[in-house]
Order: sequence, then structure tokens, then C-alpha cells
Amino acid sequence: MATIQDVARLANVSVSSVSNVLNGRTERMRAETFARIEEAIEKLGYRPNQIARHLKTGNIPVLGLLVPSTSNPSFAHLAVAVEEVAQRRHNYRVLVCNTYRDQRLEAKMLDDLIGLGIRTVIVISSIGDERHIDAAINRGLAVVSYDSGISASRTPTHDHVLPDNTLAGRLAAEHLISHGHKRLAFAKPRGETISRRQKVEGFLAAIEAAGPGHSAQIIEVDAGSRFGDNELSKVGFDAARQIATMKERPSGVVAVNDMTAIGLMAGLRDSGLSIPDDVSVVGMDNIAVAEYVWPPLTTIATPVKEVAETMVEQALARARNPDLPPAEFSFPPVLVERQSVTRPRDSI
Amino acid sequence: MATIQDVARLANVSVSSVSNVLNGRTERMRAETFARIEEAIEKLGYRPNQIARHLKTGNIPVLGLLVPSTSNPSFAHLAVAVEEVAQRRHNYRVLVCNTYRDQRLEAKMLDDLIGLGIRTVIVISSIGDERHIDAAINRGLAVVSYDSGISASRTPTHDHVLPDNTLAGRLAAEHLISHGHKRLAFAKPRGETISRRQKVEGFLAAIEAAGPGHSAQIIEVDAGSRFGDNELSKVGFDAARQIATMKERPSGVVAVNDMTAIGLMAGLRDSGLSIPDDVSVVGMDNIAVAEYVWPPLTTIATPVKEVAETMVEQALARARNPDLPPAEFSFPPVLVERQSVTRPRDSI
DNA sequence: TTGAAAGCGCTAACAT
DNA sequence: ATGTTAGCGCTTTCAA
Repeated sequence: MATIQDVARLANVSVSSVSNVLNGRTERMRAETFARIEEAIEKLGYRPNQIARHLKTGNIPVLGLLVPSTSNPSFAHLAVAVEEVAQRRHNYRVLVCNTYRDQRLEAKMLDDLIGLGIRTVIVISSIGDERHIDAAINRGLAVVSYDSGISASRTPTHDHVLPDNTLAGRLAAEHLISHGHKRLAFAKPRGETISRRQKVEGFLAAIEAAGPGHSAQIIEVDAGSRFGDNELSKVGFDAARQIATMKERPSGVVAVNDMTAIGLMAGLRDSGLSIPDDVSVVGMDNIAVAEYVWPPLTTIATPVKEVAETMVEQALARARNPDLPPAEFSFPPVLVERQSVTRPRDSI
Repeated sequence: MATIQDVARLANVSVSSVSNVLNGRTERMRAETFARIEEAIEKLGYRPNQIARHLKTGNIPVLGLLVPSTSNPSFAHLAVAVEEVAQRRHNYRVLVCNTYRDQRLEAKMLDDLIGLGIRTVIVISSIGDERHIDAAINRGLAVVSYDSGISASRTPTHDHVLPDNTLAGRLAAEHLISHGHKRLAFAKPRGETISRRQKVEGFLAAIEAAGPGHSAQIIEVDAGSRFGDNELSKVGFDAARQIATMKERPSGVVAVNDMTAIGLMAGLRDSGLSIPDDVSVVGMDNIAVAEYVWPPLTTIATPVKEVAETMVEQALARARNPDLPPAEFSFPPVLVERQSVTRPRDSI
């Protein structure tokens, strides 16, 4: 591994001149010198050691990304979008960490990232308690968190990017209601998360607003804590079991996310119910495969590209200037109609 | 951010003593001193700067992972498995880079990783040409590559972990053949990849072995170069279009991966064909959702956990000892039977 | 048992 | 226009 010294020696200049070309300060040297240095760099295949550079500048071109699990396609999609903009627009690499929504793990990861010289972090969907994040901020991190709500109780300590989950829940319910559904249900894993709560709130609000004759229930399913690959679908599958055996079976179900919706459809089918004729289903997230399952899944989409862009820009801006006042960005979701919703059987 | 100096000052010792406790050399100091240092570390919330440490040791606890795209669930799954073992067993973080199978990008990423002080890299499914990898190895990287074949022509320069794609292709074809299918097809994106070629080879070999009366065709579909989220499914969908209009329609189709298989099923349905009654489908990879789509997808599974383990262990071993002779590990896949395959209509 | 000091590769004053 | 040099935070000899 060639060092800046090697380059300097070969080009017959001092290290500072080499450093100057590395940092674009070429105007303060003769073109001839510049050329000689370039040539030496080329010949040696020299690449500056970012690590050593960091020691001086306190910065390293890496963005940390904490995410519940990239085996959840929704998060994988977001992670790729983040990488895309970090990479292309800023030449930053992204270090992805799966937190499995474990707060202790999350805290440890933030610690580790600091130790690795990373100063810019995006935290996706942590649990409500953000004390470990505040601690990390105090130790010098620039963080923006996604989908974690803001406690009205405190003054915010950092930037928040928020999908409008309440609206998502509302949109889903309204879509079903507008098709004539009266008995609705919402399927989710047991356990609260800010975004889950908000989705449910929006869902219930829409039903409330629809007036009498409309009923709602929340179907909760126990899920493995380390929510792995197909846990999400399993949740849906199990929820379907419950739904199939209900006396007053709902005719329209909203699932907390698309993987759960897909599992739900599989479970309903397994119980001899057909979708959407017996039960209409609405998912959330609009993952890639939603378009190709059967029936193609009607779902609520978040503008992932824009979200990723905002998060990266804001995180880097804050790293540059830590005194920026904490900001908040909200992104409204959008209904994507496909074929998993129709009028209920018993409707006029 | 407290430094080792701060700790030394607070504990009233020299930095070397602090360094000694950081590196577990506690036997060479009085218990009392040790306690004082521990206390200082605790009080300051001190975390050693891995970056600075690297400058001396030349090592940083981060593993690079180059992958075509984590929006492909098969790769996402692998990436998570790699992270899991790197994290748990070695306390290594993983830096994931999406290469989109672009060789120039791949080369640049390897360069960047070196610049970031990373010395251990797993490269998944690169194109055939591995010159840029050799170059990186010469610059000090320990790399193990996955699913990239080994050119018989040269002596291998690094470790290879290989799913047995030929066997996968064979297993898929044999499964169909054993159900009485005679006219088979293999659906894939246009463009060669070592693993694609091997899958096709195995597929063809099985049909050959089945004897006369059996026919095979390869269905290729143009895919966007930057293969994004649903490109894979799109490939399957488009392949289905072709298949549906064929005069001698195949009764059994193998798809190069599960996302393509899912798209294929959607496309067949869209053309009024039913699965598996009109066309049986076999996928590859056994992604999480395969179990929940309709019909549940029969597929060929690779032992991902074992693969990930082997890759991480081998990569770290090589980083520790670069003189290890290049090794090769092969992993046989396994058939996972679900409901997307049945006997063909026209069979006796 | 503890401490002093050199040096890892680089940047950025400051000097020439 | 170019060079000298003092660190950045840490590890590790070597000396006390």
C-alpha cells in the first residue's frame, strides 16, 4: 500500500504538495508539479487512506444506517434508496446495522459507529425511548431518525423524518369503506411501536368518521422477538386463522405492512376463503413483490426516494453544522389500487 | 469525545497503562491501578477510537460485502446472514455495497474499501472477469468470492464459496421430469453470468439424461441493466408472455430465481393460464415470501446460514494469514417441494 | 509495575 | 510555489 510519502518521494516534492493536490488546492502549484504528482499517484496506484485523514479532519465518508432488519423488504428498499443517494450525490458509503428493534443492540451499535469515526447516522424506526440516541448525539453524532415520532413532551434533540402513518391508516380504512365494507379489522404483531400505533389510530379514526354501522377490531398476533425473514408473513398467516373462525367475520382487513398482508392472504386461502371476494385486503409499503402476488395487492405507498433523499441531505447538513435547529419532515403516503379489494359479498 | 489521554489524566497514570487495559494486558499492573483506570473509563464514557487504533494495527473490525443488489431478496437474505455471523461471532460490522453487477463500480468500491482501512471483503456474484479483484488482492485485501466460479484456466488467487448451481439446475429439471413433464423451459434475463450459465447447464443435462421425448428451451428476456427492485419479477412476467403464446407450450418452467418465478406465475395467470395445472413452475433460492405466494412456490434452496458462516470465517482467516492456500467450498442445494408443480395435463 | 516516546498516514498552519 | 512540522488517538517497544 503506497502512502503519501511514497508519492512525494517519487514525484520529488514534499508531502504537503501531494496533500494539496489530494484536496484540490492545485492552483497554488505549477502545472508541471501538478502533473508530476498526478503521474506518481497513477504509477503507484495510490489511494489516500481515509482513516488517517479522519484523524485530522474528524470526518470519514461513511453514513451509518440503523434499521430493524433488512430482511424485511420494506426496510431493504429504504436502505437501498439511502445508499443510492449517499453514494451518488456525496460519495459516501453506507454502513448498515440490523438492530432487530433491540434497544440495547441499538445503543451498542451507535457506540461502535462512533468508535469507527462515523459522525452521521440515520436511525430507522427505533422504539419510543430515544435516550440512547440523545446520548449518542451528546457524544458528537449527527442523527436523523425515521418513523420514530416525536415526543411532544420534550423539545426535539434531532431531526425527524416521518411517514404520515396516521394518514396511511386512514387511507386504507377509507378505501375499504368506500367499497362498502362495514366490518373492518387491522392485523398486526402484538407489541407497540410508534408507527403501528399511528397506523391503528388513523384506521380507527376513519371508521369512527364513517359513522354508525361500521365496526373495527384490532387483531394482534404474537411474533418472535427477533423478527426474522418470514415472521412478518407468519403474523399475517396466523391473523388469518383468527379471522377465519370469527362469528362476525370482517369483510375487509388492513395489514400493518405488505409482508403481513401477503401472509394474511395465504392464511385466508388456507382457510378456504377467497380474496377479495370473501375478504378484501389492504397492505402497507408497496414492496416490489406486492404487484406480482395473487391477487395483486392494494397497498399504501410511502415516497421512499424522497424520504431517503431528505434523510441523507439532512443528516449530512447536520454533520456539517451541528447547530442547525432540529427539523421535522412529514411525507404523505398514497393509495396504490390493485386487485385485493372489492365490494363485500353482503353489500347491496 | 474523551480520548485515551483524558482517561490517563483522570486516572493519574500514563497512556500506556490505559492502552494496556484496553488490550487486556491487565496482569502487568496492580489491581488498584487497574481499578482506577476502569473507573476513569467508566466516568468519561470513554470508547477507544478504532480508527486511530487502525493506524497502528492496520486492522479495522469491519467486513466489506459487495453484492449485486440488496433489493433482491435472495441477496438481502445472504447479507443479513453474513452480518449476523460477523457481528455475533467476531464483533465485526459489515459494510454492504450494491454493485449492480457493474464491474467499474465494483472496482471503485474495492478501492474505497481499501481507503477506509478495510482489509476483509466478501464479493458476491461478480461477473466472470475477476481482474479487478486480483488487483485488490495485490493491494492487500483478503477476499472470498461467492458464486463466481473459478476459471480453470488460471490458478485461483483467492477463496471461492460456490453454491452448486449445476446441481440446482439439475434438481429443478429432474423434479419436473419426475412429474411427467416432457416440454420444459428455463426462464432468465438475457446476459450471461457464471451462475446462470451453470444453472442452465444442469437443467439441460438433466433433460438430456431423461432421454428422447424430452425437450428444452431457454427463454431470455431483456432486463434493465441496473436491475432494480422489480426488474427480476418483470423478467418472469415477460417470459410468461412469451410462453403463453408459444405453439408448443412448455408444461414445466424453471426460473433462475424466486422473484423471477413469482413474476412468471403472475404473467401466466395474466395470460389466463393456471398454475400448476397449465404450467408447473420451479424457482430458485427459497426466499421468505416463496412460502406465502399463490401457489406456494416449489424451489431449490441453498444453505444460506452455512454459506455465510464459511465465507466470514474464511475471509477473516485469510486476513489473519494471507498465505493460506486458496480454497474452494461447494454447497449442494436442496429441493423444497410446495405446490407450484403437478403432473402435466396431457400426461397419461 | 509504570512511563516516555516513536510512529501509523495524513492535514494544515507556518516558514521559506 | 514548495517544504517543514506539529499533531490527530492509539499501540508498542524500550527504559526506568
